[in-house]
Amino acid sequence: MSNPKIKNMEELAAVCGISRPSISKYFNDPDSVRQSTREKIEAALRKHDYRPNIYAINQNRRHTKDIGLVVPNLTDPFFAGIARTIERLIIEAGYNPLLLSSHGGEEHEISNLDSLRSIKPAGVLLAPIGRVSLNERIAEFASEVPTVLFDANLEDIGEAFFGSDNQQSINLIVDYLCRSGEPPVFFEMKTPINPNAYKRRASYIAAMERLGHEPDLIQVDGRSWDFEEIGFCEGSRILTGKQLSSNTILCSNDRLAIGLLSAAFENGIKVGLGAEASLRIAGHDDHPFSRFICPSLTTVAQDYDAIAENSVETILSLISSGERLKTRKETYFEGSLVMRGSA
Amino acid sequence: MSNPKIKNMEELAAVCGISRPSISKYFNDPDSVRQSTREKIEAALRKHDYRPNIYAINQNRRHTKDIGLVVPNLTDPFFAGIARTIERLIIEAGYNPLLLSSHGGEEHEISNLDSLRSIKPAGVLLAPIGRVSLNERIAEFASEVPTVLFDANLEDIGEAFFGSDNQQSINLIVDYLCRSGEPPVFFEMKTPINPNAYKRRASYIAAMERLGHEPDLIQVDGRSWDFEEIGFCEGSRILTGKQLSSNTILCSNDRLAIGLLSAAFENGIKVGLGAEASLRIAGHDDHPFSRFICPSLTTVAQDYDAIAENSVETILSLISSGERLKTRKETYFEGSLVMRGSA
DNA sequence: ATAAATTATTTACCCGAGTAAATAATTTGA
DNA sequence: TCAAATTATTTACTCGGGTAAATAATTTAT
Repeated sequence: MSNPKIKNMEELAAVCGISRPSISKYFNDPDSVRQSTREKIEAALRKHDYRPNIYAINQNRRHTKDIGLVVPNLTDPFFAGIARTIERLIIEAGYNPLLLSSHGGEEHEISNLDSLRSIKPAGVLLAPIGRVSLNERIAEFASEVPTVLFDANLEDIGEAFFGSDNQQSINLIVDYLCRSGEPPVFFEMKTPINPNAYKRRASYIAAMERLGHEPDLIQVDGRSWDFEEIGFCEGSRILTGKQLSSNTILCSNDRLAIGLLSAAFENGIKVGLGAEASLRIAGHDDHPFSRFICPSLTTVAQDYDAIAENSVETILSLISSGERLKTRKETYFEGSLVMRGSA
Repeated sequence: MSNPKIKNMEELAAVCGISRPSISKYFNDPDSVRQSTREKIEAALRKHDYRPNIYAINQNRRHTKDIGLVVPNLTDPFFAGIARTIERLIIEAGYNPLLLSSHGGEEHEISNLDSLRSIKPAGVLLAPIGRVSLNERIAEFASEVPTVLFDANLEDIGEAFFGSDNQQSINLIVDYLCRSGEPPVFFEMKTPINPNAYKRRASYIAAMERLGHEPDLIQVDGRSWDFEEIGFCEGSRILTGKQLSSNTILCSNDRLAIGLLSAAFENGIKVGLGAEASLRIAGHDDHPFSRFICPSLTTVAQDYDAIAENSVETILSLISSGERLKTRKETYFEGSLVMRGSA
């Protein structure tokens, strides 16, 4: 394929008998050169295997063909899944995704944004960790680089936000649980990491009151991202401690629910709908593994795909228009009930 | 912080009253300049908030401060977990990790290597998908960029390999299962995606024969990465079909086991050790969620940390020495038995 | 205190491209 | 067929740094 090695456009141009800028044009858009020159270039390319130096390419460009994708924690299957979908959409659009995980740490989120800044990405899709303390720095970043938020909203930051309508989804599952059995207590972390958790808490309370029931929050300690672990340990305490006010537990997210189910199993408590079961457990998110838990988890599915597609679509249109949005757009997608064995 | 904006080293040099190359030296190693000039620079930096253009920096460097990290599939929690550890180690060493997932696709693996190539990374850590068809191209890549393989070995490719000793680990769990109950049948995919699966199959057969038992392979269809799904669907077929030759099933990996456990539950088959249980299920890997399955999964833990640490250590020493290894190094770490409720 | 040795800084040139303006080639219209 | 209009290519300059060699400043030894 490559006899004499070619190391830059200059040399390739020499081989083709064309000037270097024409080659440059070709690489930016093969259709922008005359058919005959294009053929010369492609013939040379076939024998010489040369690829432009991306550092030289990007040095002068105002922004690159890279789109940053920052998620709070890639070891959480929810984010791994949505990141995968977004990556695919970005590639299909001819851009290059740069996947960064904040690993649950705020400093890490900032350092990710810092390294993104120096990469001059065309745009950034950010699922923020959501600590208020960082809002200022994120806002500063978003003012420099076109940024779309997803999953967790930060007021007035970025050009747009796409996420789930927690109020609707919590309402949905509370309604279902009440219709099909005892009204649920709400199992969550006292000081949640994820800002959506606060919305879910408020929505639970509102939903219960609307239905004429007394809300009951079970708030457990724990500040890490090991939700299963927290659900398991604190769940064991709850389940073996004083009587719960209901035989139905709605968890703030599926990972907590998975831990709680595990705790119930360990303590010999049957979970599910049958006569022999004494506890119902429901979650929220439709985590990729919720289907395979025993019993499989009744939950609310977030509209992953809508969030991913709209986020990508928006950042792409921002990039191609080169403009910022006049008014910030917030979109909340509805969740859908997934009835399985656990409740 | 920044009154008059500074956009390149030239301008910063002017502000400091120092020449540009000195600033360049400073950024490459702050200790390489005289204390007095260092103070001038840092004083200027404090008022002006400038960061060097990484494209200009990397344009001339033979290789960058980036280390590529390619895994087969980030939505598999096993790889997400090990990637996270490796990322941390790379950062601690002062390098910049570039995380790429092949999403289970061979073409994607190659295109990842292609984009890495043009990024001129200092080195690459690669957990290959393992299709033989690609070996040639991966070998070609590894001859250009210092590469260390982990998780799955490819003969003679890369400078070193770190992974698990499947023979030892399968031996360990087969031995345990035989001592504690009926000898296991082996549940796996007929044409596994992961090359380790072949080693596990062979190791299972050898272990059974060594112990004087008849090996029994249950090989199911399925070629995707949705192992839980495959374990569930095919598991349901197995469990409801003709009688198994043993009440103990060893799965080729934890994700299959999770699906199988789910299938057992759905079909009302009790899994575990108690008198009321009629089936034992064991896995392999100690997947992050195996603990929380019901019943919790008995399995063999891979030595994640040893694999991650040794891989990073090796690539770093390759980078700093600038040399290749005279002899390729293969290291297989032992697994350890994790006895939980399922077997 | 001064010359020699060492270390730091500057000068000068290079890297591999993008891009605006000038020029050349091609197409269009009559 | 030939001039005008259009499109493609080339010329010339830029970008933001790295780096070797030359020079200057320090340190060390006497």
